[in-house]
Amino acid sequence: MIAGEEGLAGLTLRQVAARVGMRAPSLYTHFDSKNAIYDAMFAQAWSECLVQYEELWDRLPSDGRESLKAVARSFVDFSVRDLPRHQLMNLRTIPGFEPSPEAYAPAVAVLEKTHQLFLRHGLTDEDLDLYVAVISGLIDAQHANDPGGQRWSRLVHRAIDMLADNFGLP
Amino acid sequence: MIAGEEGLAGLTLRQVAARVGMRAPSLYTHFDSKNAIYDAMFAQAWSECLVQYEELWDRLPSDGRESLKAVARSFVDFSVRDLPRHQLMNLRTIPGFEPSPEAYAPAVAVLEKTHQLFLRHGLTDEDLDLYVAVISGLIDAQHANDPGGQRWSRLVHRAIDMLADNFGLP
DNA sequence: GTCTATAGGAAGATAGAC
DNA sequence: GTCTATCTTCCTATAGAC
Repeated sequence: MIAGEEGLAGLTLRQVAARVGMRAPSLYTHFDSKNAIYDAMFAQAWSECLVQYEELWDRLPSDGRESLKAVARSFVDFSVRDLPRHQLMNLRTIPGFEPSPEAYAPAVAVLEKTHQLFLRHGLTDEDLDLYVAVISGLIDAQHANDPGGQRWSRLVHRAIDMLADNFGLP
Repeated sequence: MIAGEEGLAGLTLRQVAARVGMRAPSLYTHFDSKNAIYDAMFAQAWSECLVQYEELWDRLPSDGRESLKAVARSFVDFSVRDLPRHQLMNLRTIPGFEPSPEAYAPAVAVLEKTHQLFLRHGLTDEDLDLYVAVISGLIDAQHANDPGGQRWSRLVHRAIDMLADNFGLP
């Protein structure tokens, strides 16, 4: 179930239904409310992200700098590929929607895996905070200022080198 | 005219009117449409930002690293102070709204001043892109993950040092 | 210029036939 | 399970009195 292409806030149940070849009321046999649909989309998006992460996890290089590059590259590509999905996953752009604990679980898992990676290479929680901000900043700038292009997404390698230097990684 | 506190997308004309002590229809004597109100708010927000920038501009230190810190600190504080304003200024969170050229002018002016600052210290356009991404990443992370706190906004100094190192600034 | 009243439309959600 | 038809609510915007 993939969302529209011009922002998530304006998505209606009728559009969602049309996208899957149904009428709006039929959605209520599968979900209790519109927010339940958002919840399922949120969970699915982060689950896909987690799956991609776990596939990458096993073939991660031992070098800290290089593994950060691989992880960041993968996450940025995933996030840039689909704007509404990114808005749903990361921004608080829908007025009444708060993801349920179950839907939140895979998002926590992704962050926890990144945390593990940071611990493995002797990095701190504050390092992780800075990493999170830089990566999401690149993604947001890409979406906001050069949609469809790669003016910011191509800076991932440079950004990771910059972070790794700052972290004191070899 | 300041917006609400729980996100901009759900803001209604009745709320806007109530905030200024009026009824919804009375707004139409001042604005042609809801988007015209957004447009005025967009223009005002960026104008305020520009004013703050220009006040800072005259007492900017000659040192590149320190002037970047001052500018970034000022912009981050401004953006963190008001979430709906930040959403209006930077994110594309309102479905049908696109700012008019006149409203966009002060936003361009702010970016242009930053561009001048970068040129003054021998920095490139790509350096500016990276700077923009990092700073807005800090702001967004602050709003999204620690609203009301300063877990990310306090990393501005470290982030600028990291950027300045990467730029080759002394 | 601001108000009350309301038009006109679209949204989320429900009822009940098939 | 999906449909058509409809309810209820809330939105932007307009009309017209004061």
